[in-house]
Amino acid sequence: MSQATENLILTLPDGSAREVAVGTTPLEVAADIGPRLAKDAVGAEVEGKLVDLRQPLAEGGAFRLFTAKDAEAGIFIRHSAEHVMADAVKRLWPEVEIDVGRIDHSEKFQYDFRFPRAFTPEDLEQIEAKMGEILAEDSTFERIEVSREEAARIFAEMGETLKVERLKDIPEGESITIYRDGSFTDLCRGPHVQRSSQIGAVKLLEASGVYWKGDETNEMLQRIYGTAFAKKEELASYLEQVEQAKARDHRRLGVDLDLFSFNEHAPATPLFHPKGAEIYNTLVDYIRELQNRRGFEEVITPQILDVDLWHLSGHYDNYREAMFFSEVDEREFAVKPMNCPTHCLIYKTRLRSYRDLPVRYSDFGRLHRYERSGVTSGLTRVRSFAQDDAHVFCTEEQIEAEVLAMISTIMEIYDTFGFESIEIELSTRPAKSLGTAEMWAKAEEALKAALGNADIDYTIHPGEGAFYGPKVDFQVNDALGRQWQLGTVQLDYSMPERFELEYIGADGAEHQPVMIHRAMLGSLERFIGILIEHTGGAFPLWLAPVQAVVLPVSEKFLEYGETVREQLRDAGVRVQLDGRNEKLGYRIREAQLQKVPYMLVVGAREQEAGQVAVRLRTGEDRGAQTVAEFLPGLRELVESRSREL
RNA sequence: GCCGGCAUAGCUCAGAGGUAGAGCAGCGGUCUUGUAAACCGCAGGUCGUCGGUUCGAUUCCGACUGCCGGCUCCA
Repeated sequence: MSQATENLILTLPDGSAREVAVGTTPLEVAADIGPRLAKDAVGAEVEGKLVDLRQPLAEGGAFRLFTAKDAEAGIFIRHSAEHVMADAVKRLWPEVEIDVGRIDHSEKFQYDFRFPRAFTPEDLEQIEAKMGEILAEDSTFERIEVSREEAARIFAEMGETLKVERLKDIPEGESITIYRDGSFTDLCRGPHVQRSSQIGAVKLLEASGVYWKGDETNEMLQRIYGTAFAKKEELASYLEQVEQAKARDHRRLGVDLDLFSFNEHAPATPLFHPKGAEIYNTLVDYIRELQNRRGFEEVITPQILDVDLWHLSGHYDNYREAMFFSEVDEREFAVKPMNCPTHCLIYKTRLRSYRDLPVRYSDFGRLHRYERSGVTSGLTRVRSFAQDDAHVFCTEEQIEAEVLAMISTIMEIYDTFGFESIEIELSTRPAKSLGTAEMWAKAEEALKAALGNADIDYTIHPGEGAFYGPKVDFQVNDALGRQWQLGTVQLDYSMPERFELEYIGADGAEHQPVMIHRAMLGSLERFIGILIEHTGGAFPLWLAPVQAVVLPVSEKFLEYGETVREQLRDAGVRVQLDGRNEKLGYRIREAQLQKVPYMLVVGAREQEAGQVAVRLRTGEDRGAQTVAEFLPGLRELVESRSREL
């Protein structure tokens, strides 16, 4: 009981150390440094954790104070703006009940309300205006620690029944704080700014209905999203950034680059135009080449199979609501949502020896899954797609080597596309699953052993596995910093059992093989969508649907342009000739917008010397060279699947 | 599936209760073009679909379809 005498050491960014008593607040530290800092501070950080200026410090360590100039201030500002918004809503509609705000304030804030109708865009304007009034009041954010009972009483008195419910979710023993600013009181762990005037610019973004606690069976609340910054200019630049991101949107680029389209007659299923199909097929060629070198054999399997098969595989029971069905000759068929059952059928066509294993089947077959209407989006979530799918049938002893080989291939592929910082996740048995506990334990252990022995870092996602087995998923970050799940390696003891798959072991007895499901790019559609946004449509040369365009300076050089095109075409280059009656600048601009890697200008000088003037889409001018000089470099880049030009 | 928004020419968008306009693209001409948009002209639309209100609807109302932003879901 000597808390009053205990001291903490705080290390400031300049390296200096300060000794303060336990229970000192960051604000007091700021005041000690200088009155100006105390006034301007919006928040603090201890050992990398953001803390409220009024929160008594319990531990020392690396210590920082933030003012509006620091990027971190945004977290405090948006979290505080969130309360101001809730205050505004309550002032406008006193009967509204509040639920909770957002956890991640790195970009946005949000608040959920129990409100009898949806908020309209006009409501948002009104709320934003009211927020302006509240900000003008420049009220102070007050932090109060209360007991659980006190908190329950306060919110019950305020009629905030959702809040009282939420209070029950706070683990016993955790301290409970409430924040007050203006006329608003909320259960909140903070941290917040000191005064509302530190919130310089606010914008409400959109409203939407959300399920309470994210559960579809719960009532729907109304959520409002917004963002806030210390300065108006920061808000403007954020909105500008959002606007610019739209230019990279694969749905936008898909139209601009003439890659694919969608049609009302086939919702959520893309129609690939020639250029999109070129990319698609080039990707398939790449994967095919890579995996065939590693012992995979490609198979082609039916699109539509008797529903009996899907009963046998377990898909019907687990996945029926996401399948397409068709009745013909009074017989029920299902369109395949996965390839694995058909691969089991091939496996079973003859007696397998342990000497045959592993059997590795790959399949680029088209799959159909009925995705609920509200969830589809561009190429990233479609109802018809193909995967770079494969299934390996092997013995238990072979699992580790197979999984490791898959992982190394997957990493090689991601490297080709320039995806970095790949995160690996191990997902374990979900609630809805096939097979016994022992099967699952064995499968999960096998994957852990493979990952562990290869010294691969991974995180465990409990209950996120496939219904037939645990899996290792690969998350990549694209150029825009977004995370996507691409590859997956899934262990399956269940399907072999259901299909009664066997092999004859060295002991002459029958054994059951293990099945490994594998995808690397995942859905090709989705991968193309991600790649479009990752590259902004400027595909690496080997994938570019048009690799070079020949541009005669005028009609007079059209004929020479044609001979150049023929030379390149014969060499296997995807080349076009733009001999339209337009100025060179016009056609350059167009090729540039189409992100064609090479523009080959031919005029009098080039014709004379049998050359082409090489311009890159980067704007670089390579000068004049003969086709014979130009080709080898291009070929080398294509063959090595380089990202360079 | 749930909440909200949107739907006008190939694309981007304007418009009003009296059956529609611009820019770009397209087509025709002039120009014969040298590294990110030459000039002139022409054509192009059942205003997503169906129903209702109205003398009259593309405009107002409703349903449906599709798309967009969220929620949930994604074996």
